[in-house]
Amino acid sequence: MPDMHSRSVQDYLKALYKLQHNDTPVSTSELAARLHVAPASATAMIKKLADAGLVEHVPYQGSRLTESGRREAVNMVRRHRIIEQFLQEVLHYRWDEVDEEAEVLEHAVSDKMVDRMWEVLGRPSHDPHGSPIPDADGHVPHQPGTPLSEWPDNTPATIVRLVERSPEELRYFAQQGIRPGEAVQIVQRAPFDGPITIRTASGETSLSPELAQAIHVQ
Amino acid sequence: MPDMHSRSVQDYLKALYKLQHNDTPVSTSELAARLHVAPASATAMIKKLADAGLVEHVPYQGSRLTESGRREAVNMVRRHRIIEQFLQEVLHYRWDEVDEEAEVLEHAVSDKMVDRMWEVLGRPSHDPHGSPIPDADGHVPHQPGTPLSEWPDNTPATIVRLVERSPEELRYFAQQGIRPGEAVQIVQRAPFDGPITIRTASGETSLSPELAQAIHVQ
DNA sequence: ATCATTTTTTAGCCTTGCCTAAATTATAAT
DNA sequence: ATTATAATTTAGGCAAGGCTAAAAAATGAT
Repeated sequence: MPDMHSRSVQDYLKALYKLQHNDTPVSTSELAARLHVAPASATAMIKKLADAGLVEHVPYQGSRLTESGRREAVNMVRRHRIIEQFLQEVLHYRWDEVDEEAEVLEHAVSDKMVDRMWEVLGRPSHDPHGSPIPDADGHVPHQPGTPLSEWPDNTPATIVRLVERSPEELRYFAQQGIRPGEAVQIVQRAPFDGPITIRTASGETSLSPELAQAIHVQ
Repeated sequence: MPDMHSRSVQDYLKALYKLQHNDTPVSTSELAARLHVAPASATAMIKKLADAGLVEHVPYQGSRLTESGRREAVNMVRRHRIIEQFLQEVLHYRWDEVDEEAEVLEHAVSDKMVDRMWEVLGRPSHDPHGSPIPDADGHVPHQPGTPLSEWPDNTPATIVRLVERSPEELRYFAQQGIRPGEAVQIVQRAPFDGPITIRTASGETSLSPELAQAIHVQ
């Protein structure tokens, strides 16, 4: 089954996958916004995807990936993560440089090349930020972990993952000693969804609840 | 000057560059054949390239690259050679696997990534077959060397380059001990453009004159 | 419950790059 | 020198994947 879909199709599938973490169908405008296209363009593409059996679409209600669509989307995530890591480790890219390049390469590189990169990297199951790398069969390694924002106060925890964020935010995390494997603890939580103060090995910091959500602990 | 041309444009420029080694303008049908497109398609693209100042086109006569077209074509050659070598050295591709992948990647990879690959490879000026790798400014290192077919008989020579050939032919060369750096000598030349018999470190072989042309010596 | 607003879809158009078929120009043969 | 052939260009289409503007459906407010 050589799934040779166009770059656009792959981008739509990936976007649907990422917008779908809850479980409710994805709205057309959400999708269009994510991909920086006009809503009408998204509608047209969704119809194509539905015809190809990659999504289920109920007009005026939204779309969700089918199993085959999900598999292809997961494969794009795999490619993306492996390419990013390869760019960092082998070609010495900085964090804030990898995404742009990976965004293009993920559509161009063969499955074989992705596998070779993965070998060279030592067959990792997670990327340096703790995000799981799906395997070649479309299985996503289970990731325990809870958002730090939902963790009880004053209870020691270990960071297991930093969910995808902008390079600036990731860099900020790194500066604050917030990295997978490090210990953290919530020392104070301001009322009305105010900033959360945490202690790490390297000191105390305050974070918005939104940012704290990106830190998964266990 | 971010020259961001489409994949097709880049392919046309590269093809024109390769077909133009002599100096005479390239015919539309030659170009079309090389790119596996209909002649009419090539005509249309040539007009676009001429409008963009990348080629000079005299209707019914042929096309030649302008300086700016040549620069971009040379850059594609640089990319291709570096990518091929990277695939071999870093990702352990075999000869016959690199071309297909490089053909796609050369259009997808950023200049930055090409430079990083080149660094990792140790900034080579020639690829493993002896072909020059143009520098980032579009200069092609001069390659002395003469086709073996034009070398005098019974005169020792050193192989400096194997010009681009199919993977099968390159593999055959390797089996016969025909590699850059190796010594060769013509021991016999059959009449009427017949096979040329050569001696290498690993014995004697006969080659068609056409193949012997691909071996450049000095 | 109706009217206004927002979201989604439909309709029609554009660009890129390919195609085939027909017209045109160049080249070769008598 | 004319005619036949081959190469090239023009003309008209098609598929992808965008766009805008207008119509239709859903949602929210009074």
